[in-house]
Amino acid sequence: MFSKTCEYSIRAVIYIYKKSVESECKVSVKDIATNIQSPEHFTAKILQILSRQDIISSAKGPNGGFFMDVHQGEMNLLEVVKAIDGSRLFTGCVLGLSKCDDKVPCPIHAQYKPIRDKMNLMLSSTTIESLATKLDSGLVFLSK
Amino acid sequence: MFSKTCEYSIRAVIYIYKKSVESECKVSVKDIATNIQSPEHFTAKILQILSRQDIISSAKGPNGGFFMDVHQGEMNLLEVVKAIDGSRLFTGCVLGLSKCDDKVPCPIHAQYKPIRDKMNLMLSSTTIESLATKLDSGLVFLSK
DNA sequence: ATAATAAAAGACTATTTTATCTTTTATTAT
DNA sequence: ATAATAAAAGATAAAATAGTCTTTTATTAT
Repeated sequence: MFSKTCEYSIRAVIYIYKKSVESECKVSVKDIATNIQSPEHFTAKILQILSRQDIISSAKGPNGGFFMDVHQGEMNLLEVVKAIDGSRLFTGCVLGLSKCDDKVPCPIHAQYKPIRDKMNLMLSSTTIESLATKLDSGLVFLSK
Repeated sequence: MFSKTCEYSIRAVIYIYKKSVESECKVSVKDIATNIQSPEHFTAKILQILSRQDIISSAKGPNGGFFMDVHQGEMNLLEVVKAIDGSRLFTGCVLGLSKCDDKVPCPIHAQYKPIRDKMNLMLSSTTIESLATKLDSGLVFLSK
């Protein structure tokens, strides 16, 4: 479904936002990697990409690290997914055909489209903030 | 979503079944690759896997090639997907967590599960035969 | 000013997936 | 029997993805 990079991205963003609201201090790569259970150096690379795209913010030096503001928390999951994996999942053909739409559909286009639309709707209506809140409540988890 | 191998597999199976019912003769790798627009040699490898798993049948020698019987046509898409990509898509966590279920869910488990279930239902209720019939009707396509 | 800190950037390695090419085996028509 | 045919099998190669390690740059507290 999503690439590993995208999976780590979503987990990281949720974690960073949760930490950003519950404490003033920023989070280091090490802290993030430990808590979302991802390879540290690879995570560092991913955080750079997210930072460049303003999905998260970063600060160098002592007391530096990654953080997010309220506006960034209002972002939805679709934006994160598109920033990392692109929109192929939502626009491309499930069977990989170069041409496939309502006019010239692949054999499973009709059945697949409503599912793809539901996925799109789910991702676009789910904010990072809402997920971080659920994480805070202790009803959902990012590791184990 | 699906691997390239899986995309080619589904396209191939639909094409082979369509040809198997509309003519008595078997289909060669070349014929298949041309018509589903896939790399010929790679397709040959995939057909071997499908054949070993009895998703399709094959015969060597002159007049040989690939074919499917009615029983194989009654197979659903989920079986093909699972044979090639495994069931990770339907059992694993969207965020890649090693542990994620109703009891200990990841932050988007609740939202994702119904979509995954719909996907599962769609694939398991769609037979190769039904897709080949649609293809025959000229309302859906495997190339272009 | 300087040392310490932490991300950014760059180079590199490993693994998996996708794809190609060659040889072997089985089958069939002549 | 033999030649032709077509899949099976095996060996490589290329590309994409995932992951690691080292050096540089920016920042801040001392």
